[in-house]
Amino acid sequence: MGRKSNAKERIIAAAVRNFWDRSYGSVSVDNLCEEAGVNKGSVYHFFTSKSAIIFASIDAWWKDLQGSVIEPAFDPEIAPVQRIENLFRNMSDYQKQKQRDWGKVPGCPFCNLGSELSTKDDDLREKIDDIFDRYKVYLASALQDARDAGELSGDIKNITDAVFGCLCGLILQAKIQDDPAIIANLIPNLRSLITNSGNNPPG
Amino acid sequence: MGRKSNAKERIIAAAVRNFWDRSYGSVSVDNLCEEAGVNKGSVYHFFTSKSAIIFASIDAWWKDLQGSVIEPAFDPEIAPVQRIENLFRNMSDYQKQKQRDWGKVPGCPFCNLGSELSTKDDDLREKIDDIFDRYKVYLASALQDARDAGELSGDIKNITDAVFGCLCGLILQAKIQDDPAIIANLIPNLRSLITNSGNNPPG
DNA sequence: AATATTCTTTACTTATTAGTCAACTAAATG
DNA sequence: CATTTAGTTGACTAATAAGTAAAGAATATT
Repeated sequence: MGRKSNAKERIIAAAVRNFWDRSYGSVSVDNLCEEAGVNKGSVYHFFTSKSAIIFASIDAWWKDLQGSVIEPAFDPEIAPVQRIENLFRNMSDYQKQKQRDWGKVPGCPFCNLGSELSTKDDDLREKIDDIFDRYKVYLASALQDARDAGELSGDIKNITDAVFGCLCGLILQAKIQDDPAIIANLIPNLRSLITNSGNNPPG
Repeated sequence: MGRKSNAKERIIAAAVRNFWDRSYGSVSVDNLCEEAGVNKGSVYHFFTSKSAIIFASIDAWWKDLQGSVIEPAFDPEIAPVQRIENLFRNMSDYQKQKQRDWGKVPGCPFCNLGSELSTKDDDLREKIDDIFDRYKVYLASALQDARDAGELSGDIKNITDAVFGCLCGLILQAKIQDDPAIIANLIPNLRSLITNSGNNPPG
């Protein structure tokens, strides 16, 4: 009952865009109002605070990333290590697309936000930690499949952290150098990072 | 001639601390004044803007990091790959120390700042890019030594980017999980990332 | 058609922000 | 000792910030 509206979605869309390519601190609620074509009262009708908007953005970012980058990469038909290679390839392409659309490589929204605010807001830190865990489930599963196929012997958790760390770090490098190719450049080295991990090669 | 003062140094010290463990947007000039024990007029006597303060902080961060983490790791007496292992070990210890001092793992100040502001301020992006280049010179040099010793065959630039990406990414993971050990956990896998890069192992 | 519900509008408050300015003080130099 | 130079003080501005509140408009339910 009552009145119908897509204002909430418009506000989230504006938040997703602006908090990503600028930052939390650089974007005001008024900025979001303007971009969403909404009055301030409407924002505070749907959200209790600016902080609540960022939590909604995180969920929206995750859905987008999961649908357009992660799920397509982790096709169980594909060989396990290649799934991870796909993740880096897809992420590189995804950042390239954003660069075309927005003029700059925006980096990883979770990493950006975590870098900016995780020491200030522990709930936010935990939320991002939680997103990272969901992310790593995909990696750990592929790595487990690789292990079952006899392709690696190291500790799954450690390799997961290493690969995920690499991914986040390279996305940041891509942002700072405004060059998405940096992410894809790891791909030739990825297999040896994964499969040789924990083994000291002879020599 | 004129009056003597260490106010500029006190302002920079306050900036180094606050911009690091909070963020650029979360720290006001007034905050810095309070912590430095200085009036606002003094800040604008030494600096043209808040932005100018962050540029001074970047230089101070670099000197600190270079002296306490990087230089000690890259001792030419030590075997090349081990220098890089030392870097990860020292960085892990360094973050642990900050965690003790400040209550939280603060992460990499350059990465934090780059994540927050590099899409908004291109001069800042370039400055951070420049710091990253100085950082990578150490890595590339150790990798070249390893190559000269016949320990690896891949492309130095790519491996440098990969290792540096890993480092930045793991520092961020350490921040989000408030656990500096994550950085050191890569060490057992580091040698194979470096030495096997570009080689597809048989199987 | 009356009513309850949901959403919108607009003007408002209170706090904080970066940055300015002119008077003032301390030290070094001539 | 007077003057110049370097740094300090604290009140000020103008803009922007997050958040509020009350009245009004659109829709579904009875």
